[in-house]
Amino acid sequence: MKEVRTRFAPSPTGYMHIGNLRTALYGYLYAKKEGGKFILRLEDTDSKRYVAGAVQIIYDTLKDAGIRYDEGPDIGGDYGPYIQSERAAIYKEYAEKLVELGGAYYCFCDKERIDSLKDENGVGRYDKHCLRLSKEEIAEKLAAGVPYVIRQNVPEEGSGSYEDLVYGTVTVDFKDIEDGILLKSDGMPTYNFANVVDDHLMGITHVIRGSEYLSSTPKYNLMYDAFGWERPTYIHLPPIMKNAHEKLSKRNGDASYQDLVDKGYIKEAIINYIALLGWSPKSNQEKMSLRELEENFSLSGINKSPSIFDEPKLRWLSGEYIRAMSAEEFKAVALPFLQRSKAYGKYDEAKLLKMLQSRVDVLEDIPSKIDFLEEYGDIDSALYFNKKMKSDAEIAKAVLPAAAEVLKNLEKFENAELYAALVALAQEKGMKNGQVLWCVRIALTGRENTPGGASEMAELLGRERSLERLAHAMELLA
RNA sequence: GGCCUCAUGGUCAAGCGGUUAAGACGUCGCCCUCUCACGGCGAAAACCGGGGUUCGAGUCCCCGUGGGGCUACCA
Repeated sequence: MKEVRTRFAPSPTGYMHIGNLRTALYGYLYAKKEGGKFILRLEDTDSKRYVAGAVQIIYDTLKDAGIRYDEGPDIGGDYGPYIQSERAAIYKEYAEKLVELGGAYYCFCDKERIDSLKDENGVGRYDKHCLRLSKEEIAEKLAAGVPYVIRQNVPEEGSGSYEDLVYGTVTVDFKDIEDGILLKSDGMPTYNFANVVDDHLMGITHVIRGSEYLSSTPKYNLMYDAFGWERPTYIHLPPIMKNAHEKLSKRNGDASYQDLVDKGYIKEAIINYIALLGWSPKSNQEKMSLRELEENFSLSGINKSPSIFDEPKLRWLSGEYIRAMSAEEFKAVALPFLQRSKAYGKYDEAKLLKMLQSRVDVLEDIPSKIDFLEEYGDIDSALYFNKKMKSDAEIAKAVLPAAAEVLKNLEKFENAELYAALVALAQEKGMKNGQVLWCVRIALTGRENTPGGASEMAELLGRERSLERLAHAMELLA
């Protein structure tokens, strides 16, 4: 059986959006699953769209996401060059060959004539005017240096069908397809032509791309047929939407892969999540590493309908990855975000990290979870009131001095000992544990909710600060 | 406008002629518990509409409605 070769062919526009990344991921996964090769090709034939640094973003994103390509501009391969702007001579050669084969023709019409063919809505197809030019006329114009393009010669009758692995049979009447430009007047090919030539020359067996090409695929097949080349298998992917009406896009200001990473979504979670957008595994297991995705991926699980990018679910997955990390792994990813907190450097790092790991889904949430440690000041006495704990400011007045005494004399100022001592205090006073614990925690933090209980907060603050805060709280209550 | 295409809970989705219509996220409730979170348990929540075909339709066909795409010397 022929080796499977898939490719990811982005246009370097300076932004790797989620939909693109998913296309790359599926191409990669399918190649891996089939033991084939995954190729990266840069489609930069439109010089007007050149964006500095865009190519690097593509390399970096794929590398960062763990999507490895077997051949590509930066690593080479047997089918290079892998950048279309470096293949201009190849396209010209094949365009001329297609003209000889009757699948294309020279067109010398100027913009004015083309525009005159369009109606008030800008709709109107080219009328094959130059197809009727004689060989002599063409040679004459060419020799005279008249600017030209090469157009595809689409039959005026009949229709083209192909079998898409996701969408099934797709048929388009040739009369609905215009004689599109294959080679621009600047000598560069359009996407329509370059992708066909390259996919063939690079031995691509499975073309995986967005559904926007669904209806233009028959015209590509016309070229494969005219050249006498074998058509590839097509796998079109449904779009990823921002909402029911808009696609996820840079224009809409939607998050790119890098934006998501910068916010602190775990990379593996991002990949895992986008794999699930438009594809579902046979089993009910949703959390999957790239390795597992490679093993479980199948084209039959690809969905046809557009899917909406749901950040809450990504959040959840990201949290799952965080919770599955070792303390060391969490520290490695969390540190940059921890450093943004006012509390950074002022408390035991390991302790902070430990309380954060079960409470954070996205790393950027870290500062807001612990900044309160440094925002201590006023304490709303109403906070001492808690129905379930059966506590209020009066209880606090009774609890706090005794608690301060306990903390002051405690031998080991650590969570377990602190907890035991405070519970013992409650017993001694004939109170519920919660009455003591709640009041102490409020006094220590001034917050209704904290990422840890009274004893944990005390341990984190240390004896000195805990006693200072207790004294401060008592003053406010007096 | 023409053509292509899609349509199951709020979201992702399973289903591929006969099911109490999975599962996940989110939401809500309960449990655990020194608050919050984690974890555990549970609940509410869906087949776009109309015609067919069939003993039987979420599943097949047609029409409608709604969404997306293409219709560039962009990809």
